[in-house]
Amino acid sequence: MADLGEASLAGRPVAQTAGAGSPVRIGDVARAAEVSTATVSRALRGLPHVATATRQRVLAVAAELDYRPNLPAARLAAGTTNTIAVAVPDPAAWFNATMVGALGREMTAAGYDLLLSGVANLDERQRFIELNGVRSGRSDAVVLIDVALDEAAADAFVAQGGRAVSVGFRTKALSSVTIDNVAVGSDATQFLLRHGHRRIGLLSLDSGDSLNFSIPAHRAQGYEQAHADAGLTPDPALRVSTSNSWAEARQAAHVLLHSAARPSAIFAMCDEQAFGVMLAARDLGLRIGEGLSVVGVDDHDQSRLVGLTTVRQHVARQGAVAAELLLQMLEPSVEAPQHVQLDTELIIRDSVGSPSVD
Amino acid sequence: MADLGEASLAGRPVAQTAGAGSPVRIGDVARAAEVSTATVSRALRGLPHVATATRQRVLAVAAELDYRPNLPAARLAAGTTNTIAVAVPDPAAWFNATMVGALGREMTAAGYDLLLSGVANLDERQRFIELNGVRSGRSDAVVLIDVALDEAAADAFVAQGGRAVSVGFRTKALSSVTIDNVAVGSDATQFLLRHGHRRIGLLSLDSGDSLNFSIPAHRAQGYEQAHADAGLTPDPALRVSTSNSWAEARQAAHVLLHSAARPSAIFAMCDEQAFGVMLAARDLGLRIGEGLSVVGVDDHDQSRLVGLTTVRQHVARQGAVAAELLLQMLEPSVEAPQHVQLDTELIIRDSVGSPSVD
DNA sequence: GGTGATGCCGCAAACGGTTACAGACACGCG
DNA sequence: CGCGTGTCTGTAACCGTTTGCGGCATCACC
Repeated sequence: MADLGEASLAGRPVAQTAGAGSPVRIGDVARAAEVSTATVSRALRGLPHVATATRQRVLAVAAELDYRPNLPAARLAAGTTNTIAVAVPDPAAWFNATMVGALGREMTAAGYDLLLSGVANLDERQRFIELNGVRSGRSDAVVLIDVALDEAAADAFVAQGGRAVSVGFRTKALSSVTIDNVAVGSDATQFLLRHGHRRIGLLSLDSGDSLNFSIPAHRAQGYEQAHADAGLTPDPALRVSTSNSWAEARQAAHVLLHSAARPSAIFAMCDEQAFGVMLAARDLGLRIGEGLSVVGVDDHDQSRLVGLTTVRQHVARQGAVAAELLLQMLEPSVEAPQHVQLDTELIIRDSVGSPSVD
Repeated sequence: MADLGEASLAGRPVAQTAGAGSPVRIGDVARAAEVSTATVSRALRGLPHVATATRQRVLAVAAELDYRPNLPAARLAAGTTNTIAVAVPDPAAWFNATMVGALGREMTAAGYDLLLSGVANLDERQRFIELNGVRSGRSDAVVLIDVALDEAAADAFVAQGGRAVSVGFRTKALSSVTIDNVAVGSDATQFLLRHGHRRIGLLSLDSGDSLNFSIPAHRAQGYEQAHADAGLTPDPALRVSTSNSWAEARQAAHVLLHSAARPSAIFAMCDEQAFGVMLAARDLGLRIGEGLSVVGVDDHDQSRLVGLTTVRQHVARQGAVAAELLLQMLEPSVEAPQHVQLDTELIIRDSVGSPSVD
């Protein structure tokens, strides 16, 4: 006790002599600072009921000893993890990566860790939900990015005490941040119709690639609706779907462009697919905006580079809103779930022109 | 028994709260299966020394009760976290996102969780290293993606018992997976020289944007060396550096193309920068491969789309190797750090042609 | 039928913190 | 001087697992 006090006062940083096998525990700090572990705990975490002088001393001793609290122990005792688990279908996809980046920035600033899980199919989703319930103490809350839950599953999750915010889909029980995907589809399609296109291909997103059926469904609905508003009915043969990879989209575009009902324009449900369409056009010697028009969705970083007209969704903003919802959900006061819908915006570049006359 | 109810009467805000359901603990399972908690623990984790019949019974009861082990408790008792922490400068950047995706796939399969941290500057790096030492019990190991440590820091980290694998840079103490960046730079430059270019701009990566100085330095060294091998000395005025964003690269390319020493080709240190160069060329009405040639590095998903000639590094493969190194590092047998260097490959598309005659 | 060896299983001690509760002390006021 | 009030601090009971060690059958083998 006094010995340790002397040692640390001697001015020789104990930390430097600390080898691999010297775990400094809270008790060591308490002894060296001549207080109880309770006081050390309070002092270190900035809780009230600690005299300023005492706090200073504890802080100094902890620094001197290079004390690092053991997280599992703290979490076990406190029953809270300061961690949030994020589920994404594919961590490498642009939208997801950008969203995770934004979320991470905000949550790290708020003192949370980010646990990242790739959840690409129903089994993995099931596993994720089971593993991240409150009961396991893995995380304090969960954010589901395009990993949709049905109403029943969402209800069950919150009934068990789970907290979650969803991005890209909406259920009653969970706070959510979404965009209006019907509007996305109809804005894109209307723009094409207004340019005179009458045979507009629809490159839809595979359900297999996403656990969120509602996005392609709503965008397709917007596509239908825009046609209906113009007194038209789209040819079902113009509809094809692929994953969000440009390689698959390229194949699909080939099929579409070689089919009987050859489109003069294609509405792709994400920019990555639109890139594939552009590649296919290049394969066939078609100039984008002349021989073939394309509209995408997202406003991917690279879209500007290739002059792609697209419906922009502000990803970083969605991430920030999701973080905000999370944070207020973590507050003790239990509030009703909140639903935020953000605007989208048609960005006109030069991948759309009038259909070439046959 | 009533005793248990009495015992926990202390009045703590136990999870007795509404709807959350009584948390079932390992003891509940033990009681229901008429065995001890030790046996339940062993049975559930597939450890030996449990009779098959007993194991079956425990498994059944646990499923029946929907038992979920409490992770912090298990981690505290076992002293292991089954979690690995990943540090990346920018989680949204293509290389990083792809790497994290690959890493996540492998590690999840091996039963590990992935903790993701954005580490963009020295303070954050310091914080990350401190927080993820073994002592805190946050993770079992760390992977540093382009978040470089110097030899001393790496030594200190392992001396404290830390385990880490580094991606993109190499130090003695840490296992690493890297590519030969000097070769990357010289391959790209040689290719340009062979096409007759004599004024080759060098678009370098800002150190500010990356904690890994060695990558731009080595690639630049390759650039110099290729010139030297051809008996040439590059004009220092041809050298500019930016972050890895295409927007900044675009500006820089403008500067370069308007300068006195106007280059006929540009070697960009990553494809994202090369995209910016292509944009700048478009701004100026220069056709890529004719008025201006460009070579990038990475083979970004979109590079094929725009016909960019680039030096490919197999990201997914790097991720897989990193995972493998991690896994064998987590084995009890402590081995010497391993260093793996993977090959790169020049992918020739059509962004390079001969310099136009003045 | 004794004697180890072997296989299952339970007891109870960690693991390293957090926090409810009570005690100690200083102070102001009637 | 007694008493209430408020601030700081310590005691000790948890939090829910894992695991070393020892007990006890069962079994193989002389």
